[in-house]
Amino acid sequence: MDIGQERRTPVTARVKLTLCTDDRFFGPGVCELLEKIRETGSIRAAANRMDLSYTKAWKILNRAEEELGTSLITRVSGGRNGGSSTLTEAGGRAVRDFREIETRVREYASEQLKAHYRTFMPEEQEK
Amino acid sequence: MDIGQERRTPVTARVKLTLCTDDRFFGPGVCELLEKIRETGSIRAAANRMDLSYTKAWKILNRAEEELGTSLITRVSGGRNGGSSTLTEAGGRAVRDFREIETRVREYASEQLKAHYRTFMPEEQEK
DNA sequence: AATGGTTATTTATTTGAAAATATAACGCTA
DNA sequence: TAGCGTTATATTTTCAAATAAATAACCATT
Repeated sequence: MDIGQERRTPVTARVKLTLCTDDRFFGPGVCELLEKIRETGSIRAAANRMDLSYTKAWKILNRAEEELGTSLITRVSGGRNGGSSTLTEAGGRAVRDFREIETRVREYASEQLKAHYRTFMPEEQEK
Repeated sequence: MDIGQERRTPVTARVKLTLCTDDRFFGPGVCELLEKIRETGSIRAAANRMDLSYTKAWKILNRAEEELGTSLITRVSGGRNGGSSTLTEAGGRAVRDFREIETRVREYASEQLKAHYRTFMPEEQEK
């Protein structure tokens, strides 16, 4: 079991932030989807970039909009290129604010972990 | 899709904290297992209380000890009651510190969410 | 009106993680 | 030494979640 060995990599804090009503609905998944939709202009292309099936992406987006009670993307089907999707103002704001909260919480978690270095990084030096 | 409806429940921030080396290894699962082992004195009983198979619990514990490079529980097999497991000093400290970090990070996340109420709680009043 | 690539939706198939099962060792007790 | 309930570990089975596949509607362009 290799107890008492030197560790390969330092211990870090990972934070998965999710916003919830009854159940969780807005997390890293929706957020990344929205970001990729902003880049590509399409749900399908966004799903492909994330190695995600279109169906799954579609469900995630529907659920988030339903729970948040706001339209996050504007969907158009048909037309020259078959259709497209673009972020609404609320969608763009959700992405920006979620990432901001996430970043701050992660930084805070990292600080907290350092304050307990003795427990989780026993072999490392106090700075 | 019910866009623009009143929401049933308020939006809250959920934080899943996990400590990682290369991969995650110490999260809510191990922590709860350790707490239940402390209460029951047995891996099997702890797993049962969590509706978890013994095998799964055993793997989680092994992995955490391996990654952390420390023994978290003392295991005894055989004997009057078949055997038992108890937390080591490091195991107890890990539980205490993990919960403390987790609580603080959650409180902080909750504050951050409030600061962005307009995006994620559009129909609610500013306090 | 036929084409092409999207959105929308249902249904069938796959897959991967957890559970269940099985087996053995351990060591106190009767 | 037989029994009991634990730890330890490998193997098989189950099941939910994700993917794949199938179908249709949409509509600018040709």
